[in-house]
Amino acid sequence: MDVGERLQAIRKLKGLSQRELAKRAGVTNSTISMIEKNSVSPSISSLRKVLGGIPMSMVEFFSEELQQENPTQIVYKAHELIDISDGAVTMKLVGKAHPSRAIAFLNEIYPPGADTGEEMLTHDGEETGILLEGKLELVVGLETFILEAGDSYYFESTKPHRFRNPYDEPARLISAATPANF
Amino acid sequence: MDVGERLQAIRKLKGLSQRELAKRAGVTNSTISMIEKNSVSPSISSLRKVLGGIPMSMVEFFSEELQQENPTQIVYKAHELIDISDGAVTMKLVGKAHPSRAIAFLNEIYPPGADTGEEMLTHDGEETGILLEGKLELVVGLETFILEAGDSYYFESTKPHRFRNPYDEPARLISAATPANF
DNA sequence: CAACAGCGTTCAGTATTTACAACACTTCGA
DNA sequence: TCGAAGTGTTGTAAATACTGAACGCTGTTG
Repeated sequence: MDVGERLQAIRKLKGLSQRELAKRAGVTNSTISMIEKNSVSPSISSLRKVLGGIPMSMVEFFSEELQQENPTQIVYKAHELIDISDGAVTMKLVGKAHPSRAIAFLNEIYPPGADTGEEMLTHDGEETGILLEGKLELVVGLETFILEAGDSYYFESTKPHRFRNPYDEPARLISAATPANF
Repeated sequence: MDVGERLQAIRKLKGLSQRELAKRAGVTNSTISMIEKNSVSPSISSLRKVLGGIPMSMVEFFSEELQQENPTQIVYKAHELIDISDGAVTMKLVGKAHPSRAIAFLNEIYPPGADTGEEMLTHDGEETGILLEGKLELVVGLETFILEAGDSYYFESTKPHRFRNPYDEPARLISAATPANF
C-alpha cells in the first residue's frame, strides 16, 4: 500500500489543500507534501496528527490494505466444517479455506453441563448468535440471561462473557463473531 | 492508543523475545525496545517491518482503537428481531439496538419460489451462513450450488451472488455478513 | 498589466529515529 | 560455581523525518 498516494486521495476527496490540512493537523505544509510524494515515511505520531486533521482513524486509513486475493471453496457440506471444539463444547467453523476470514461463523453444541469456563472470556470485536434448540445461560458483564430456542444476542466481546448449559438437554447455537480470531 | 504497550502485548502473546522479533522483522532489538517503551514514535515503514515479523497487518494492529461505547440490549426474544424482509424473503435482524453494528446477523426464510432477483447482488465485505431446513440454490460468480440442510457457505460479497428457492418447501437460513450494511 | 492570494515543491538546518555495540541481569547446564 | 546463552536496556553515531523560509506557478481583482 502506498501511503502517500492514499493520503493524497483522501485529502482531495475532502476538498482540502496541503496547507489547509497542515493547519488543521498542526504540522507544516511541507510535511504533507513530502508524505504525499513518499519522500519520507512519516512517524506514527505525525501520521496520527495528520489524520486527526481530516479526521480519520489509523484503521480507516490502512483499511485499504484489505485487498483480498482469489477464489477458494464457497460451499461446505456439514462434514467439511472444521472442528475447533473446546472441552465439552462442540464448535464447527464455516469457511476454513477462506484466506483472511472476517467472520467466525460457528455451529455450536453445548451438551448438558457444558461451560466456557469460570474465568470470563474477553477479546476484541463483537459477537452475535441465535439459539436453535434447548436452553442456554449467557452471562455478559454483571448480567445473566436465559436463552430459549429462537432467542438471540448481540454484544461487544470486550465485555467479559460466559456461556453455560446447566439444563438437561443439549443446546444448539449458531454464532458469528468479528474479527475472526481463529 | 498506546503503540508501545500494544506491540509488547502482541509480541508476548506470540511468545517472542525482542531479539527474536527483531530478527524476523529485519530491525535491531534496540528498535523494538524503544518502540515498546514509547521512547520513540516509529516511522510507518519501520512499524510495517516490525509487524511483518509477527506477521500482522496495520489494520489489525490499530484495530484496538475500535473501542466501542456503552451498553445496550444484549438478548432479543424471537419477536424482538427487526424485520427487514425484502419481497418474498423474510429476514430478521439480530441486534437492532446496537449502536455501530459490525455484523449483520439474519434469520432468513425463503418460501418456495423466493428469489433475491435476477440482477446479481454485489457489495463490499464477506458473507457466510448455514442452511437449517429445506434446500436452496446459491449462485456465486459463474458457479451454482445446491445447498441442503446442514450445508454452509462463505464468500466475498464483491462476487455477484443470488439466492433462490426453486423447490417446494421453505428454506431456513442463518446468515452473517460484515460490514453490516443496514 | 500589476498586485495579490492561493497552490504544491524544495532546500538548509534542526529534531527525531535507527543501527551497532556495549551493558547488567537471569537461567541453565557442566 | 562458573561459563554460555538468553533476556531487556542504553549510549553514540549515522540515517531519516520535520520545520521554517524560500521558490515558481496559477487564477483573481483592481
